[in-house]
Amino acid sequence: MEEAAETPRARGVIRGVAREGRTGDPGALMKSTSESSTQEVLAGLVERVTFHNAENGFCVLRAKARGHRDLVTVVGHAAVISAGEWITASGEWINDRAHGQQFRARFLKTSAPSSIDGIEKYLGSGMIRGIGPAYAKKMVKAFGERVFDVIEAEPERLREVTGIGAVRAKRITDAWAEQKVVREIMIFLHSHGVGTARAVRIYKTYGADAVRVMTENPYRLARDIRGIGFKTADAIAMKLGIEKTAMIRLRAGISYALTEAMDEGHCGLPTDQLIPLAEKLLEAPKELILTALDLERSEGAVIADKVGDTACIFLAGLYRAEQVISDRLIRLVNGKLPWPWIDEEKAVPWVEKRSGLQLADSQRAAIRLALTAKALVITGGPGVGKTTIVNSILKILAAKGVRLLLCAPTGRAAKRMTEATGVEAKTIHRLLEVDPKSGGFKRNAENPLDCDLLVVDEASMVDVMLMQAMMKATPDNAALLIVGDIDQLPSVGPGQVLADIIGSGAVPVVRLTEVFRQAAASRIIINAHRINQGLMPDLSAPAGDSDFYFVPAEDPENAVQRILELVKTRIPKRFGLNPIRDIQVLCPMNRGGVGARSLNIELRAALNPAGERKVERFGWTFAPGDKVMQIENDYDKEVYNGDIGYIVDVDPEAGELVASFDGRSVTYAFGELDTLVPAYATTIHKSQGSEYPAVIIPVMTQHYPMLQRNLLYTGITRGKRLVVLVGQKKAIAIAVRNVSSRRRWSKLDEWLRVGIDQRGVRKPISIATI
DNA sequence: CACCGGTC
Repeated sequence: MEEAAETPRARGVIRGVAREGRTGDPGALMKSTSESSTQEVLAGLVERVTFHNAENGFCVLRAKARGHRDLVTVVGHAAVISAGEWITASGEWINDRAHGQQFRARFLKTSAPSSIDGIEKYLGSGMIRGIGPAYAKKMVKAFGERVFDVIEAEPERLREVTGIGAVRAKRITDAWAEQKVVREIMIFLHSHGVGTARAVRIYKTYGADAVRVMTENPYRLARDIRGIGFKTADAIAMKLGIEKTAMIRLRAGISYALTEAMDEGHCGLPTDQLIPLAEKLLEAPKELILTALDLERSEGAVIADKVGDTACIFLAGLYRAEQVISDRLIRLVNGKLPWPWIDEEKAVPWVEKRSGLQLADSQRAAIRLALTAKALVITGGPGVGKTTIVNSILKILAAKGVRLLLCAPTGRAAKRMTEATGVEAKTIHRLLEVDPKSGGFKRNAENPLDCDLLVVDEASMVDVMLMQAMMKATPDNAALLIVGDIDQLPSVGPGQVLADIIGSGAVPVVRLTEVFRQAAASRIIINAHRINQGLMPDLSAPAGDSDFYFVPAEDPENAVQRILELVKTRIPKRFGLNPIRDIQVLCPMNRGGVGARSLNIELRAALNPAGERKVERFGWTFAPGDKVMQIENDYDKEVYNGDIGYIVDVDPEAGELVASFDGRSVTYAFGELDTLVPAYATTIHKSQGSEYPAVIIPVMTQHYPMLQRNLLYTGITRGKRLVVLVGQKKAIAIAVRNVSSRRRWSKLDEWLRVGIDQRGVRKPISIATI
């Protein structure tokens, strides 16, 4: 248990907990707590605080609990906690191998200590800056059990203690007052089912007004506090006795309905869809919802406008963001080119010679266009030579002294871009210099980026808010090169920025469809194209060797068996590929019998059964030889979300593990293993942006919610030499038919069209190559 | 049927 004091592991625990709500990760430690029915209340005196995170209140305590002889480890949340404090915790006993016997509390209710010993410990524990154990002793000696009454009611008497002057006395009374308010809020919130971590955030936001604000309009919480949504606020409101038909509730509910739509990628929603949705969510009559909508509109929280002929309601922030993107892009397109005229007749042969590449006509045409375009989109699937074109453009412009900046929405895409071009690329967030305090960016309209050309890769993953931030930070006199593949999975956040920019015709577009990587004989390529066009892929058994196979499997057990055979023996035998390094199983989902999570366990047992040297953390076992994936960016270790590595050694004595990423050794303390997961199988979503020699994709009807055309397309196009679909023909047919990215409601396309009409910009030429 | 994904 002592190890829990280490910051990395304790931090890891919090991350694990935070993730649970979103992903249902089996590694999340709180899982069993939330599912448990054996709730117990534990009361006791805190002996020692082993770990406390002031930010979210997470803490690990050793406590003398009533009814227990030995000290008890308690894990939970408390805003302020110190030795000597009395705690009441509700939760259950957990015995996990990593941390031993613990009491996991949903939350702790703390109160001021009552024993003299407790009071002294409490005062001396650092809760008040400037009061250490020595002053605590003096204060207790002077006032005894009444010390807190003195602090509260007779603060002037504090100065009777030698060494406490006016300044120190004030500090003590202030700190006490603050803690009192926090406690009051905690009690209020606990009684309404809100945990301590959120209570701390609420206090930080509203200060002493917290209780008043919450009583007047609990829905403000949903607006102001990260981590509190409409549902939590609504639950508080219901307990406070607010009517279901109250205007504050209905108004908040309108934004909630739009936020739900935003989670599905929409910037707005047709009024005809929004009203019934709100009626259902709020269980309130239509007339009242219409009134609430009018009020929200008149105060500017939402905006009504048409998309085409459809009347829609937008969240104000997203509506303005799309306007800003359009305004700035059109202004940029109309600006002057930041570099002098370049003789393309000389530049193109020069770059061919320098890189030793013979460029295709379409590629030359794309490069020529880029040398004179203020903004340009290059789009196309994998293997069409986007990288070659971008590289050539960058070489030519760099030679002319053009100042370049490169960025991408993900850490891994940025890293890949760096490697491919030899020019440093950053994530968009880092390029724009995220300011964690404000949540905004230091690079903006007032403090723009310093460059002549900005290149964005993987632009299909950029959402409306990020694009807005980027456009604000891009100077009008710079040029912009946008690279991406619109057929891949859409952005996480709302909008369809790349598709709208391409569709509007506001910017010249190079569409690359010619595949250089493989001959037209590739069934991978043929089938990827067929899927994109909504046609069934050719699943027939090929005559000779091929790069695309379909292995039928009618039920999950059968599918898992087929996959195991393929990975372990059939593919290695036939194609000479390594089962761990060369073959990647890509699943539509994490969950379920044919999901990535379960397949990881099966594949690991089949391919790399763990020996003596291993470590179990966060629900997974890690042993030498295991294939793993890093799941968040770590700029110190230089490993990025989605990177694949192999475990080289596990050292239980040092509490460390070494993994190899691209031949580079990276060390992980056991406490950091929550950033690593097994990667024998992963989701198609996670594989976006990567390629593998061989790919196996289970496609079953039980994957129903994920069976979408662009998902299947993305999965298949990850395979370079071999793709095997395992499962049901029926499921593949569902996926091919399902154009799930059923229209995202957005207005960017329209803003751009209107913008170019007004400015009289000539419709730019686009190059399409077949 | 209800899933999946990014940044800091």
